[in-house]
Amino acid sequence: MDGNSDCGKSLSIDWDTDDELEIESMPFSSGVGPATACQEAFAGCGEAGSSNGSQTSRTIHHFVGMGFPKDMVVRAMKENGEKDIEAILEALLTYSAIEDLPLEEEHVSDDSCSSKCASNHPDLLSDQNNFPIDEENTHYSIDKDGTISVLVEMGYQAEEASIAIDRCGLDTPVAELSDFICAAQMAKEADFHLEKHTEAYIPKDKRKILRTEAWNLKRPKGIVKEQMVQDDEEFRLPNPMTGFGVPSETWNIVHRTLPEAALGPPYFYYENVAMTPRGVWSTISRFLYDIAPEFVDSKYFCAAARKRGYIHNLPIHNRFQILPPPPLKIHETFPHTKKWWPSWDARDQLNCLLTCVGSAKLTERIRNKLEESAGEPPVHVKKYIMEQCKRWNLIWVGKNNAATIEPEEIEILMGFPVNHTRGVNRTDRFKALGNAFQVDTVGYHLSVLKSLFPGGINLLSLFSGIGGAEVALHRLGIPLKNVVSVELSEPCQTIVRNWWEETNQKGNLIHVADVQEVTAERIAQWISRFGGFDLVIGGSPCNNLAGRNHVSRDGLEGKHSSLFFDYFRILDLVKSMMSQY
DNA sequence: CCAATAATGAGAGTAGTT
DNA sequence: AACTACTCTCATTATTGG
Repeated sequence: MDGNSDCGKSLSIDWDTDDELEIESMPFSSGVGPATACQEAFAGCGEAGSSNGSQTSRTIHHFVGMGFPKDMVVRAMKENGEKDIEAILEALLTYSAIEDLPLEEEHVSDDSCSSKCASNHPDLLSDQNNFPIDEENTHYSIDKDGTISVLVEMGYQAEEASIAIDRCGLDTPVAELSDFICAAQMAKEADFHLEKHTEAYIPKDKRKILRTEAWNLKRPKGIVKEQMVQDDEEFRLPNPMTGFGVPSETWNIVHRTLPEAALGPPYFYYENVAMTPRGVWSTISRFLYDIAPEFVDSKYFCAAARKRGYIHNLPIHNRFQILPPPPLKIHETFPHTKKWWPSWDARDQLNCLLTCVGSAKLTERIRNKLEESAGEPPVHVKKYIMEQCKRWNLIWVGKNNAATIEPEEIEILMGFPVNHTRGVNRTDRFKALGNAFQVDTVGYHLSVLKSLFPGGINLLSLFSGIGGAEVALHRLGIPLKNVVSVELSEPCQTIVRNWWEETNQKGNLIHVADVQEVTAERIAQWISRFGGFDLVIGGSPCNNLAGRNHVSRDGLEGKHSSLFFDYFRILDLVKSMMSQY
């Protein structure tokens, strides 16, 4: 596909104009820069001194994690002493400024890679066959033990190395493994900084007591809560959760100042659940160029709640809704339920649509309880039924019939075409829809792109799922020129492909299964082919963040949710490559 | 201030079905 | 045997109500 014809236009957008001015009326604490945050995290870790490995190696991989090449870090430490973190950082910043060159040797002949980020990817230049191009820390290996020992030499713990290899794959370049470990480390230490780390090893029932004790110990009485929250760099969820404005309440639309590093191209849009374990959003924000999250509840866009945080560098004025806007009440959305809705069920909106729904047995139990009591049921029965209805989002579709919501109905609520997910089994439909964007909400935020890209956009869609981003852009009337959609689930891929056909898309759709396959080299190829990406969008897995998960709510380090670091890695690569244009 | 309440893109194991 | 549906599990947050 061509699609390059008006790339010049896409890239000539003036990123420094207008709305990066004035007021910040959101109740966020202002984030600190990544460097400062890392230092603090480091200090916190050092004080506690609980992990193995020498101070030196930890210092090294800390700075490597911040994006400085290892040899430069070593040099800075030699010249400034190993303990003066401030001086080392200062020196590193100076070197980088002086050299103003790609920082790692293998990048010398190539200027398309970041010179300041954690993602220095040697595979940009190496050929596809994993040739050992070597130079210090760029080894390729096919045996795990060998790779581990290389990483250990670099100052990592064997256990970390092993996890990284399992996670990234055996043939992953060492530098990439190093990136992975650093990213995980930074997250871990950020958590540690927030005094969560120790809790992982304490039985759950004792946590509450210990936390209270630690809290009291650390903070003298009389310090107001806001102050403590500020100290811990927490983001507080706004109430009402309307972000920079929703259609019904547009008066709080404001201008905002974005940190310079956050400016595009490309524009980017990141999404995840609002209610995460403590400290997760501040970590995400720190990685995503210190942009404060915009927390929005989709109950202002449709008849179901959906509390999500969005981090993006889009303009925020002149937003508009996808038309027609869906109704906000259950009875308007599903008129057939009105007839059967008991007077004592006061709900007019649904709770968050999840990945699984209640069983038919539950509906049966509720029916039985209601039939036992002729007329209005007793208070305790009503209470039980209401609990179940709210928990499982049941709707009244017949006499005494509180049924689970159908996939088609979820599609309507989520802003997808009816039967968008048809063709895969019911369970998978619920799962995919439960994980999807609410199209009207995301569309509202993305609407500002329409006037910026009249000729359409090139889209990099990570963790695409059932294509919420694509559907939102299409419904906004923004043509999709080239779309790279990264999604592991086959049913989801099929759904997006089918939608692409059914809506007669003129553009070019490329599917990639695994974010791990999105290497610097492939990104470089796409960018040169398409003339760059205009939008990098994605919501990384929330499994380990979601409140409903009592089993493995491990935070950003979790098995699935750690894929956030791939979002960052890929975004940062695109950013640095695009800045070369 | 504290206790009760409500909400929450889940996961693992098991029973039932094709 | 593979797939699908159901049950049981129980924690961390934010909010509400006194």
